[in-house]
Amino acid sequence: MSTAFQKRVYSAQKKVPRGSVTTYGMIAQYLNTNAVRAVGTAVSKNPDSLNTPCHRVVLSKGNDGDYPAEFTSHRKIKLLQEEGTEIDNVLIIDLKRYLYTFKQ
DNA sequence: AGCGTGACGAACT
DNA sequence: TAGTTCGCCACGC
Repeated sequence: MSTAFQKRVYSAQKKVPRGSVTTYGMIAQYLNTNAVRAVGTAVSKNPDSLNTPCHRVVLSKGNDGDYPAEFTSHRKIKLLQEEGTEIDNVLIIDLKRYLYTFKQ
């Protein structure tokens, strides 16, 4: 089982609607913390890849981040494209256009 | 209990 | 413009 912090991160991810993406920074902001690293750590340890749409979490620059090659990073990109997110190979065309901001 | 690591981010050189 | 450094916090050893 995961820790309370992890659950918060997963909860944030689940709020991201299909066709939109969020960044580690946004999640950190939602959790009211400056530790985006802790968020990244939490996401990386997600127990449910299906329940936690980690493919909708990208870097602040809009690229896919250090997604393990085992999962074939381009697959993540393709998945996002199917959800309606316009991506240029590894770069999101207009991050602001698809970025989801959490309600505070 | 303390130290190092990490799917990041922003600032600096 | 690109590469490097520091800071942030949670987690494993």
